[in-house]
Order: sequence, then structure tokens, then C-alpha cells
Amino acid sequence: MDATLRALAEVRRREILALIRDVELPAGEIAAQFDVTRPAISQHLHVLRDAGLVVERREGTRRLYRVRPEGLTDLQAYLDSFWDTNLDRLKHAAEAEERSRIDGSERN
Amino acid sequence: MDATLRALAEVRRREILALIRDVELPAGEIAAQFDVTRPAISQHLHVLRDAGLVVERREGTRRLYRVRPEGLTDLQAYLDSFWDTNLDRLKHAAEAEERSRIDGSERN
DNA sequence: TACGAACGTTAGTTCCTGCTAACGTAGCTC
DNA sequence: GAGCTACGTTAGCAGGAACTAACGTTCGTA
Repeated sequence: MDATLRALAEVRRREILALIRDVELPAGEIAAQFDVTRPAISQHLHVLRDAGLVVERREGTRRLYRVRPEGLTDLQAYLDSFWDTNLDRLKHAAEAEERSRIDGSERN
Repeated sequence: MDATLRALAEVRRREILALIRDVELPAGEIAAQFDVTRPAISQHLHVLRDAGLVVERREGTRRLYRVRPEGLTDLQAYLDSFWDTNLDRLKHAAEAEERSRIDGSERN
């Protein structure tokens, strides 16, 4: 999940994901969409592949890439976990407000 | 959403979020849980606050922090969008496989 | 087999970011 | 009001990441 977040926390890589979200594209065509060099995109694709966010399929000399949504499930579960305890959190916040209303009745 | 991902893409900040996911804690108590200096944690809290992932509440000289799950909604919607088009993507993959089966019938 | 096309890889540079040390600030207490 | 507490802020540094240039590799083709 650390690799997933590291991979997503870069604009260029998210742009790459947006490109191959619906269609499968070769590395060269992906690189052509950006103003950086081809090796730079190749490195980004490597990071995305290591994170399990894209899959590579070889077709002759070309390497076709497409998004692998399954690579997001762990992160999605992690984010959902913050909402699981939301009720507990609200309860704690209410208790804290009660306490602050008692001893620290200064400002709002 | 860029700020959200940047904020989450750091182990220390995720550890901080884990600490204040259920309970509200003062900055000093949060810093005490780690082996880095207090200013470092203060900077992390600043990043998390800018990303809207935590909220600050002042109580005397103390500043209490707690997680703000609403700050995750944009990211969650973004991640969900990858699954929305999953059926379309499968269709495209099937078509691509068809094409590769016709002209490039080399390996699997 | 030789050549070209479509890639990935490596070395090196620049820029960003997380950290520490030193300093500044708001609020409570005597 | 002086002093203490609990913080945040700033300057400076070190490690890491994104980029380019040069090179290596695999696959198809003449």
C-alpha cells in the first residue's frame, strides 16, 4: 500500500493512468502524449507496474499497458477504515466537547 | 486531491493518522509516540491540515488534533472511477485480444 | 545474418522533502 | 507582569526522486 500511494502521489503517473484507464496503449504512444523524454515515462511505468497498478503485455517489439484496478483494493479498504470508526470518533468528540464545556469554558 | 495523496504517501503521516483516527490527541502526545523531534511532527500535522485530513482545536496552550474523514472523499471518488469503467476496459481488452489473435498469432 | 524499430536500463544532475537546531509566540499561573 | 508550558516557524542540511543523455536489448524484417 505504501508503493500504491507513492505511485499515485505524482501528477505524471496519474495522467498516465488516466490515459490507459479505458484503452490499452503501447509505451511509445503513452510517451508521445507528454513533453518529457521516453525514458522518463518508462521509469514511471516501472513504478506503476511495481505498485501493481498497471499490467504489461508484450506484442512483438511493443509493450502494451493497461490499468489494473485490483491494485487499488488495499488502498480503498484502508480509506474505508477511516469511516468505519466515524461513529466512535463522533462519540469521542462529543465527550471531549463535554469536558471542554465543563473546565475550559472560555471562548467558543 | 494532489495534496491528499502527497500527504498520505508518507509513512510517518499515516502513522499519525492511525493515532488520531479514534481519539483526539494534543500535538505533544502525538510527537511523543515517535523518535523524531517535535517540530518534525508539527510539520507533518501542518501538511495533513492543509490536505484537509485533520482538524485542529485549541484548548488553552494545547492544540488537539483529530482525523477528518471528509478529506478523503475526493480521493475515494477518484479511485472508484477506475472501477466504473472496468466493464468497458474488459470489453476493450477482449477486442485487443481478438485483434492480436488475428494478426499477431505468435505466443500467448 | 545484418539492420532498424520499440523498448528498458544506467549514470549523473537538479530539485524537492523530511529532518534537526535555534528561535519566536500564545496562554496559563504564581 | 515574570516565568513556564506547549506549541509553531525558520534556516540549513542530507537523502531521495524525477529528469536527461547515452547505452543495451529484444524482436521483426530485408
